[in-house]
Amino acid sequence: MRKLNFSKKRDAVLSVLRSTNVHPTAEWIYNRLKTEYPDFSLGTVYRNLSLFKEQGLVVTVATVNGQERYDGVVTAHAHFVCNNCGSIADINCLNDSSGLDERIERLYDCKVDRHSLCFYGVCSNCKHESSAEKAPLNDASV
Amino acid sequence: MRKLNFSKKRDAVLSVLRSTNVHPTAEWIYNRLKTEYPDFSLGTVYRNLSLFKEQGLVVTVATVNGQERYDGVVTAHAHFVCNNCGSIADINCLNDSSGLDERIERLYDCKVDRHSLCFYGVCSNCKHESSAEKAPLNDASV
DNA sequence: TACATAAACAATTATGATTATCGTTTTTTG
DNA sequence: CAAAAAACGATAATCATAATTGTTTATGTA
Repeated sequence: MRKLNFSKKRDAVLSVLRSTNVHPTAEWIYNRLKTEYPDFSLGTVYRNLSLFKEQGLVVTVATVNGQERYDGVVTAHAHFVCNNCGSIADINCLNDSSGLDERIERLYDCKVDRHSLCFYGVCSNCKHESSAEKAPLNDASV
Repeated sequence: MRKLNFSKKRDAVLSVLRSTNVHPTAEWIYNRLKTEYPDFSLGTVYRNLSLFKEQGLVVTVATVNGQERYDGVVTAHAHFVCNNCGSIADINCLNDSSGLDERIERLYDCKVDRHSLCFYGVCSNCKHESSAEKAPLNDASV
């Protein structure tokens, strides 16, 4: 596996991703950085996210409304995706999945690198909004 | 929720999906059907899959190499995605996820519609191939 | 520090899956 | 069967992501 060189912008992509828990899209990261670095390219975000993923520094959580969502926290944990506003929350309370990968490996004679556990539904916020206010997915909700 | 009318081709899409366990792409279904119905449109496959999904007759499993993969079996079960050949297998041996959705609902004050559990790794077939033979993803492996 | 090499960059273009449009055909309903 | 509604094929549009290109920036060595 290739070793990545240092670059200010590359670091910035990883920093932004690590500084948030919204599990953003590539575009969201781009928008955050183009204010700081006026010459920033969306391609740079995609390129580096995909390199980071290759290196195991970043993980993809789910595709929501056709856009990939990224997470800078690579320790195993589950996620909750709100079908209404598109927000993604971490689920850290499930520690009973230990040994699951090994069990699958034994039963199916395969090699398991990881698993993804994702719950889909309506988040607490949206649940308590009046249904008339249910906002369509937008940038704000990432 | 809208009730769907009958149409021969609509039925064919669902039948093809239900008759296989490869968790195909829309294109795969299209290729199967255009031999039987020479005038078949890929748009019809997409249109109906998305209607079926809306009706709960079909479920999307994962996006592999940029293509959505569909399943006609809607009872809760997990999947294994091979990162090498792109094949998807059913994992039916995990019955310990019962009550999981309710647990999340209580802990996070949300509404859980479903959850998706997906293992990623190298399938038994690919594991036993010599590494030189590791085929890139192609149509055949869908 | 200066040079050579490799990697990273912005900008642009290309790709390719999915969705929308629209005029025609099929299905439903009465 | 006729009118209305829905589904269709063909095609064009969208839009997220990937690849390309020429330039700039890091890195390693002398």
